[in-house]
Amino acid sequence: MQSAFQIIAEPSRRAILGLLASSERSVGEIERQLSMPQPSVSKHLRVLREAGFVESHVAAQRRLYRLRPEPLEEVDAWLAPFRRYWSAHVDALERHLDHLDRDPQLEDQGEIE
Amino acid sequence: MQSAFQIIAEPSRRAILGLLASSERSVGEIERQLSMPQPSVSKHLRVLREAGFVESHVAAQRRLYRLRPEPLEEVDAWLAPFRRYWSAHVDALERHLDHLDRDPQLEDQGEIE
DNA sequence: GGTCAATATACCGATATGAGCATATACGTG
DNA sequence: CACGTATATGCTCATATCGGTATATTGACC
Repeated sequence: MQSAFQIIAEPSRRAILGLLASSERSVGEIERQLSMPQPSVSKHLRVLREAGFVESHVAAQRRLYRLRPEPLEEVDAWLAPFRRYWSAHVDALERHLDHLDRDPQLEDQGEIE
Repeated sequence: MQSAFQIIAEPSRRAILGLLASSERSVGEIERQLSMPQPSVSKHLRVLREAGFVESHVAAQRRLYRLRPEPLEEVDAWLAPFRRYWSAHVDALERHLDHLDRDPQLEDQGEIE
């Protein structure tokens, strides 16, 4: 399966997810609101569904798509180690961590092989 | 220029960023710690540099790369509208917002063009 | 069952991108 | 200046992916 990061690399798919963030929508609604050809919408939705970003249920002739948070949560989790760079301006702390976190073993001990 | 999302779609680049999250590193250090061929490292670093994810400064024969937070911050910002899906389990609130946020104008008033 | 609306899929061509390898450049040192 | 280390770049091939178009499927309704 595709990585969540690869899925959201596509601008159209991010746009679709943006729409679904506020509420579930049918394919036709997405098509109109994004001015995107219907086959494109369906294809992107398929990718999103197979990657777990959305799920659908039938409502008469329509198919309503709704967001599933897990993959995006994964992306959010990946960002965690980077947040200290912008979450607060604790510059002194940053420099401190910069020293601690560096693994001294790996500090240029030449190619052993 | 590439979108930040496209840049981090690449697993190797995410790995490099992961290393740089804790401290700046030389090309050779990245090469060894990720067991990745040196040209690959250099090429990925070039992409990361041109997209603003990293910056480098020379130190003798080495070139030290360090993280620049802006592009990742942008990704973090994009995630904001989705956080209500997992940040707290306020299910009732979610359903409430689900109603409010939906734009009633766009509620299937046919193709006007 | 015929027809229309809504959605999905198949096919094709163009393009981008990553891996692998060879080679070039830069710099420090004797 | 020769040499070795560190890093960057050029080239080629294989593959993935996106857009566009046509067509198939599904379900509702008369």
